Amino acid sequence: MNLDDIYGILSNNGYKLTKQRKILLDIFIKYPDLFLSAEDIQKKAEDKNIHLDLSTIYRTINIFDNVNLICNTQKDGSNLYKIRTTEKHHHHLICKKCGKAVSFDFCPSDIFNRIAEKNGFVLVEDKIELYGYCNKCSNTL
Amino acid sequence: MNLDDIYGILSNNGYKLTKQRKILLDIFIKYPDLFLSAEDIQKKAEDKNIHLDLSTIYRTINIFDNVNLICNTQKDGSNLYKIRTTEKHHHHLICKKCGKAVSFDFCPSDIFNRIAEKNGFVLVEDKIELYGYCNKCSNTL
DNA sequence: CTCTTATTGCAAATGATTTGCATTTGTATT
DNA sequence: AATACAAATGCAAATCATTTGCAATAAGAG
Repeated sequence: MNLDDIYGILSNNGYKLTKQRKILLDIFIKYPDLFLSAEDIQKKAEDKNIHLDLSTIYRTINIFDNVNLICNTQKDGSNLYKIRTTEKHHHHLICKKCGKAVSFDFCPSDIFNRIAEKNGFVLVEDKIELYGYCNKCSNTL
Repeated sequence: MNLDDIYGILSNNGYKLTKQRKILLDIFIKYPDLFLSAEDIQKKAEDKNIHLDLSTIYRTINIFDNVNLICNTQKDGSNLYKIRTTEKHHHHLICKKCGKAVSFDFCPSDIFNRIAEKNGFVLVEDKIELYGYCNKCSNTL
């Protein structure tokens, strides 16, 4: 999936292709395996000498989320986002230091369903998150 | 593990047994399978005609967490807590509506370790969260 | 029972995120 | 290419969860 495909998705969903949305997309695409906060994104835009208001960033993230373009996680009570690099159901292994994320598709759904069923639950969503230190960060601790 | 055991743990760690800490404990123990927010706890205290300041609640939760008495999860950007009912490594199945939690000890740690290793990560923590609707809530949707 | 120190409540601060509104900008349509 | 209109932006202010400073209070050691 490339930039034009994504532009198409946004257009088809009635969202305008504004300068700021394109910048956010560029940043997300440039760091496909890094979870970024709204502020991280703002800083990366500043690096290109472009100022984006945080409210714009949050609104844009919201839209990207609506069309299922991004994944998110939380860290210390704030949200982090990355572009979704696969359509498939997957989970993440995340570096506690730098935010580097690796997607993996292992998911024992059948077991999860059995656990839910056994307890009278209707299962709606499953989340696996593995945290640790990536190669680079475990050498720099 | 009963109330006196817990009092012992707190004392042994140098924490005083204050009225407010006892109340929080009572509430946590009364709802061992419900994830509660700070405000939920405050309301449950009000129900007993006891006013607890939110700052006290957060500070107390923090202490309980220090001595590993509670589990937590997040919902809509706020934290929820419940008393830890087992010493063993475990995960939760959580009702999206009422917050009811069921603990389960299934955890494919060996597979998680293999995934981490394969990607050059040192694994530090694993989290599985299953979300759905409990018996009661799926009938009341 | 007294003393010391930890703990509390209150008010104010903080940090992340959201919202209202006037202005600007995409884009569909002349 | 010009116009028109709704959608999107930036800014400031609001909101929500949580934290902090501080003076008053209470736990518990001696």
